[in-house]
Amino acid sequence: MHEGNKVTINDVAKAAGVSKGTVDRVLHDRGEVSARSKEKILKVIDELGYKPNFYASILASKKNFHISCIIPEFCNGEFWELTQRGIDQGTEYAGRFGISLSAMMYDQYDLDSFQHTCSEVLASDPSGVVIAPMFRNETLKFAKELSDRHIPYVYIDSKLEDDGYLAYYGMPMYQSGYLCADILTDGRDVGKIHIIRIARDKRGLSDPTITRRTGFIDYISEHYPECRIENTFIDPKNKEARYAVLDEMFASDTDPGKYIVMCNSRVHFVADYLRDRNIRTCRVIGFDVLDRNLAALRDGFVQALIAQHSDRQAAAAITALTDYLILHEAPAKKDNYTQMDILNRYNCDYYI
Amino acid sequence: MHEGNKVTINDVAKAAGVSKGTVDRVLHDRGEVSARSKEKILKVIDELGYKPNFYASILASKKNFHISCIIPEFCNGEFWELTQRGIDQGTEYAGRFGISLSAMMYDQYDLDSFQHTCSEVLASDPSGVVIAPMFRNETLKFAKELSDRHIPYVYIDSKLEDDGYLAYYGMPMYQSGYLCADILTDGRDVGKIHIIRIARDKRGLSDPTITRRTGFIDYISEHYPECRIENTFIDPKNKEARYAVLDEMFASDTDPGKYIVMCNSRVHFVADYLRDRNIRTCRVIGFDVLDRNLAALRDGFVQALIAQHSDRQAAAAITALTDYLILHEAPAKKDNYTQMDILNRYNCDYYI
DNA sequence: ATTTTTTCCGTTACCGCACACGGAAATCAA
DNA sequence: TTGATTTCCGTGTGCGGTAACGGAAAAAAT
Repeated sequence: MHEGNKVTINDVAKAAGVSKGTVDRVLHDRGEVSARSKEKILKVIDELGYKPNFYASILASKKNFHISCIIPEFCNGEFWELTQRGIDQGTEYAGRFGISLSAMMYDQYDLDSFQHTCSEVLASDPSGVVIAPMFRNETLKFAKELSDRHIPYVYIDSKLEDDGYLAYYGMPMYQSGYLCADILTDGRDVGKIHIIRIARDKRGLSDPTITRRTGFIDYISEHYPECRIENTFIDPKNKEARYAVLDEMFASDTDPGKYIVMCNSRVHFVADYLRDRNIRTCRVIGFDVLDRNLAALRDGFVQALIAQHSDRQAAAAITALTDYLILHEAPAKKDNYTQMDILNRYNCDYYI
Repeated sequence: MHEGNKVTINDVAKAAGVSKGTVDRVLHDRGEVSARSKEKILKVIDELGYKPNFYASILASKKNFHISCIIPEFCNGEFWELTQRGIDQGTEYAGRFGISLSAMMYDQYDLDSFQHTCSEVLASDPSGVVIAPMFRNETLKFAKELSDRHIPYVYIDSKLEDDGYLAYYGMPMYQSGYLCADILTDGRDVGKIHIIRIARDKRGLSDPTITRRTGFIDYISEHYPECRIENTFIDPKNKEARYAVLDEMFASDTDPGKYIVMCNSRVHFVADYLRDRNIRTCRVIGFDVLDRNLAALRDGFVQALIAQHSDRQAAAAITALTDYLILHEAPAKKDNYTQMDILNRYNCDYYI
């Protein structure tokens, strides 16, 4: 063990009775090797437990790998900022192996923007791609193109029903909704639940939070068949309208101890309202560690957040690609469902 | 960015009007260079922004780094098994950089064993050490020796009041107790809490769970000043005795809805008892993701576990050491408090 | 002035691998 | 049988450093 890998390509060559050039050829499947030699060499490699020294390997092959990451653009404090952080971490890791990264953003509400970004990425001929998809059909087309060009790609956040991808890192959306319901109710006597949703026009985009909501509702109907669920839609861009809708909700339902949930990352909208109206009697659960959500958690306007460490997902995606490019090793598992963290005011500080 | 570091040692040599041998001498402070040349070279290095290529560097100086990990020995399913898993992961990572690992175990109840392991490690002259300390004084002595020999070391699990260490990865013990109390009580009307403890003779060993218990008790006295806390001691080796003690506890306190907590990883002892006695009315909180704890969580005999991902801690420690040895880069933060995960039956499957 | 010692530096042989190049042997075509 | 191809393989160079070696120049000793 202390000795490390002493077996070099030369040892293999000698043992197989060929030259290192030939060994190298089979190692990289470059052909021009007789079946006999190849077999012999592979056997020897196995017997000797030869592992290429990738210092030497990288040094000698001055390849310039490049990974493109395609994610939605974002403002400060928004969900995708955390993903960006993960990309930054990943950049550092990949940089060690001489692999450069670039993040390509698209407007998640604009199909054209997405298409444009995709073709830009294709034009740059990347060695690998990380993608957080929002548009189903376009993404599938893009994925097909990547497959055809033998460019490995990794999904993060959500994935599609294509299976040419190298790996996927994301949250189990259905289960996160189920878990959310369990935390919200927590064995209490719950008669009514308010789901706050974002009023958005979905032009054919695949919203992963739908799956989450399904999980939530399933839990409730299994455990609280009598419980009523009310949907309330708020406008993310218009505070006045938002407050009006929420005011109405509070007026129509006189119970002060409401159960409120938001299935996306914007629970801070609700928290802000509660803070302004100074309402502290509700039990509110949301998702994702945005700064504004954390603030709400600390102030007690949100009781718990379910978080998915999207930074780690992005970093893991990049690591997987890096390892694949450098070591030709696919990740152990293709589908990686990252853990769902439950944050409350006492442990949230350790999640940043 | 795409180009990476194009400046080589030869460029520096040429620009400084010397040979690369001389440049190498100043790079490694090997002396035998005139003040004039040295100055010139350093200036050129700065100007050109030269960064040595560590692939080439490691390849050429066929160093054999070796990291020793010192942790308590364990049986299957015990707490330290998870740490071992982290070490395994770390081994893979370090292995990529040609660094070998070895895990050295000691009996956490036997000082001599610890000392013996330490001197064994010292004798092997490791390039770096990861240590999970249990004995204060001996560890401090050992740490001093490592410092003197300029061997970098990293604490995991808990650390001591020495500050020569490269980094620390562990759980915030006090806060974990505080958090635990919050989860146990969860806004309920709690009049009495049972803390189950392990009856052990502590021969001067530093038990980190004491700190945790303090956090727990502080929370309770802050939020439930009227609440009574009762300590019950059980024997980990003797089931009969354990059951007798617990039977007595249940007999003396007639309230079926007890609040029970264990501040170490052995909450499965309680769960097993409850399962055998078919008691499902208690609220039980424990720590750490042992298989037996998870089983208890799934079966509903434990309501929540607080986990610290000790595998990640170990892996992070090894990564930190590796990076330090290879890149001469100390980790960004010296003290790294890892997150406290709250596990319940619905999210626990994603933590394994 | 000559010899000896230091000081300082260039040269060179690797490290383990990738890949281009060229050539021998085998196969095919004529 | 001979020339043209194809198949297969060995050799050699270089990637960017490291460090041993030896020697020229400068300083010190005689």
